[in-house]
Amino acid sequence: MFKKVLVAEDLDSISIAVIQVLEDLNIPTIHHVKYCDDGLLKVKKALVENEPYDLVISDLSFKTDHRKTQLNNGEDLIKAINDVQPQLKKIVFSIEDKSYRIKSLFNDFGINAYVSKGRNSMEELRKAIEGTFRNEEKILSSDLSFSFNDKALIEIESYDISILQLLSQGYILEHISNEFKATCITPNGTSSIEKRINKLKIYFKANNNVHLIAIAKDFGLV
Amino acid sequence: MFKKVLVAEDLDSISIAVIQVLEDLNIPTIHHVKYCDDGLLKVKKALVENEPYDLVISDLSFKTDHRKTQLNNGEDLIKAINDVQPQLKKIVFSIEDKSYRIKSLFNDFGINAYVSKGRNSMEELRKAIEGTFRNEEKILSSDLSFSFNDKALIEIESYDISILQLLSQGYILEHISNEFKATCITPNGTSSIEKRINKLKIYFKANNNVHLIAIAKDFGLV
DNA sequence: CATTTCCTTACGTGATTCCGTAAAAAACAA
DNA sequence: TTGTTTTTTACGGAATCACGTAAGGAAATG
Repeated sequence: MFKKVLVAEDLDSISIAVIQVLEDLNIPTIHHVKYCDDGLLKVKKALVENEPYDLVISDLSFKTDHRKTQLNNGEDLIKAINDVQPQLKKIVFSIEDKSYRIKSLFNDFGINAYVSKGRNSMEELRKAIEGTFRNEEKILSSDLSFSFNDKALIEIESYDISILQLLSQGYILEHISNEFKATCITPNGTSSIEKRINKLKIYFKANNNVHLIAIAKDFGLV
Repeated sequence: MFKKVLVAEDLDSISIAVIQVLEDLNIPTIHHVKYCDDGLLKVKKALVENEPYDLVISDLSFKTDHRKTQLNNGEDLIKAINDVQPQLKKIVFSIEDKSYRIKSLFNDFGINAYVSKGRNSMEELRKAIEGTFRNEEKILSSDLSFSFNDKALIEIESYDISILQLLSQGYILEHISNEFKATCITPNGTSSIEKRINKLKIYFKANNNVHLIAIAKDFGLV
C-alpha cells in the first residue's frame, strides 16, 4: 500500500474523515494541508529530501480568506504538482459532479481517480485509493452517472468557454472580437463569434444570451 | 447541555466530524439522517412519543439521487419542522457564505445559529452549540465577514429575485410583464420592470443583463 | 380641496442582439 | 494551377435591450 500520502482539503469537517480512511488503510505517513500553496511546498520539500509522496488526495474548491495564495484551487495545485513530480498519483475528492469538468481532470491533468463527495463516499474513497495503488486507470466513483463514452460535453471546447466567460463578464460581441484579436484567438470576427454563440444556444436550448449564461453557470462551465 | 440532537447532513465525510463534536459534548442521544424527509419523520416521531429533540443541526444543500424526496434542501426541512415543532432550536451548518441567504435564514426561518463550513469550523460549531444552549441570539461563525447592520443586501427583495429568476430562464421583458400580470405581481409594466433591472445593474455594477445574471448566479440569488 | 411627492406606466431613440444571406478567405483535391 | 469545399467574415433588417423623458394616477400633506 502507499507509504506517504498528502491530503489537500480546506474543510476541517471533511479532512477528519479522509484521514480516518487513510489510517484504517495503515498508511504510515499522512500529511494534511488546508491551503494549496502549502501542498505544493510539501511536495517540493519531500522531493529534495528524497522522500517523495506517492499519493495526493485533493479537493477542488478552496475557500478564500485573509491569506494571500498563489494557487487558489485544486486544478492549480495539480498543475503545479505535474510540473515538479508528474508521476505522482493523484485522486480528486470533490463535490463537483459536472461531467465536463471531471473529464478535463482526467484528460488535461492526468489524475488517476475521481471520487465525488456523497452519501457513501468514504467507502468509494477507500476503493479508489486501493484501485489507484493497483494502477487501475480512470477510476470514477459509482454514483456518477455519466461515462467516458458519451461525447455530449466533449464537443464544448476551450474556445466556447472563452466566449462564455467574456459574455458572463458583461462584454458585448464587439469587445469579445477585440479581445480575441488582441490575444490572437481565431476566429475573431463578430460574425463568427455570433455564430458560435448561436450553436451554443441551440445545444443548450437557450432562448437568448442571458438564458445561455444562466445555463452555463449551472453546468459549471464558467 | 442538550439531551437529544438530530443531525441532517448528506455527506458522510462531514457527518462523521459533526457527530464527533456532539459526542465530545457528551450529548446522550445523537441521531443522524442523510435525507431531509427522514429528518422530518424523526422529528414527528419523537414528538408523538413525547421525547422531542431539543436541537437540530442541518446542512442546506442535499444531493439528489435515485430516491424521490418531498423536502429537497435544508430550507424545506426547517420550514417543515417549524410547522410541527416551532420552538425546536436550529443550527445551520453549511458551505454557503452569501449574506443574503444567511440573513433570510435568521429572519424568515428563525434559526438560532449559522456556522459556515471552513478551515476551523468544528471549533465554531462547538461554540455555536453551547451558545444556542445558553439562549444566545443570532450566532454567526466568526469567519463570516458581514454583520446584521449593513443594509446592503437587505434591500434586495423577493420582487427582484423573481425578475432575476425569470431573466435567467430566458424570458424577455414583455414575457416577464405578462407573467407578473398573470400572477398579480405589481408593478408589472415592462417599463417598471426595466427600471428595476436597471437599479439592479447599478447596484451590482453590471454592464448588461447577461452580466447581471452571471453576478446573480455567483451571489446565489438564483 | 389643492398641492406636492412618489410610483407606475407609456413612449421614443439609439445600441445590441438575433438571424438570415452572401461575399471573401482559407483549406483541400485533382 | 484550377476548381471545390469549408471556414471565416461582412452586411442588412427585425427584434430586443438600454436609457432618458414625460404623462398619468395614488398617497401624503397642509
